[in-house]
Amino acid sequence: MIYKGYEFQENDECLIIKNVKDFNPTHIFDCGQCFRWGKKEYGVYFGIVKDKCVEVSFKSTKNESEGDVIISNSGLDDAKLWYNYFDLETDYSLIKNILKKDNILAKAIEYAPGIRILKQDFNEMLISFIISANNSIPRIMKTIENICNKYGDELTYKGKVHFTFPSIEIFAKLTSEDLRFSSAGFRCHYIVHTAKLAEECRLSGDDLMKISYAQALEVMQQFRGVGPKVADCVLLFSGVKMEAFPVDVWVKRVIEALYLKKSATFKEITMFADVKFGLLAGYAQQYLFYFARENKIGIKKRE
DNA sequence: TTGCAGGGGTCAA
DNA sequence: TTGACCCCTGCA
Repeated sequence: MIYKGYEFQENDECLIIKNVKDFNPTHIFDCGQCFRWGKKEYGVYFGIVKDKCVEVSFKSTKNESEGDVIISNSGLDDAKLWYNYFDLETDYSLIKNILKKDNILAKAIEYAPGIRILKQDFNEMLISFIISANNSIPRIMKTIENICNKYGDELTYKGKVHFTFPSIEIFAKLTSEDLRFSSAGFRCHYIVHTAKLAEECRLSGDDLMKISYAQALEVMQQFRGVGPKVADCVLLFSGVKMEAFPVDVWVKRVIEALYLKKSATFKEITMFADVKFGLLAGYAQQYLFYFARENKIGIKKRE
């Protein structure tokens, strides 16, 4: 079957998307944008998206940059879901060619050419990135897993039980005491406060797409536990605003070390990215983030 | 073994 | 502008 220019095949309870360019599971699932994907073996990632447990791998055909995406436990009915989730609409080769004019980005892109920005659920991103504040990735993943295990719906995959990410309505009914077990700590209070407000105003990613990036940032920061960084992450990783440029410590380090050659404030870095990368800032951020973290750019060694 | 920074920030004073 | 916030990990 053909859907929007891509050929989809079903084989052995797997969905295969033929001839996809710019797709590398390691680059995609390990660039800090998602918390419910984990490596199973080399090049194979297990993840939970909506009410589906799947394994995703990539088999190159013509050359390294083009091949088939193989999604287990999925079929042709899900073609639209994955087309959207993996942002197959966007021509990453085109974006990379524009960004590569900058020498530093050219290096970062060469390092992880298979990055794609996933279009994830807006409310899931909102709660997940509140949990991410002043936290480390393994702990963020553990906290989210704890919450899903208690409040999500049960799914079974290969004989093992997994859980969906709870809806915002479920979070809205909880108290911070209910979340205390999850080790989200001081973020419990933010989560329930934000969930109640999000449910009340029924805010969606679609609503935010209709207003400017600056306005969307302002709306987002009305939620408890959502400052500039978390707001940018939610907007970018739910596919609402691709010019969002989340500035975390890694991005701050890489911009300071490679571009500015001096220490800078978060605000200065945000302004720099806006001028330098414009509407492609979100994509640039992902290449730089991955490059910085994998190579430990800008880390000061202890005396 | 213990102790203590510090982490993919945000809030409040 | 700065300290406090949960709590877990890594390092000395």
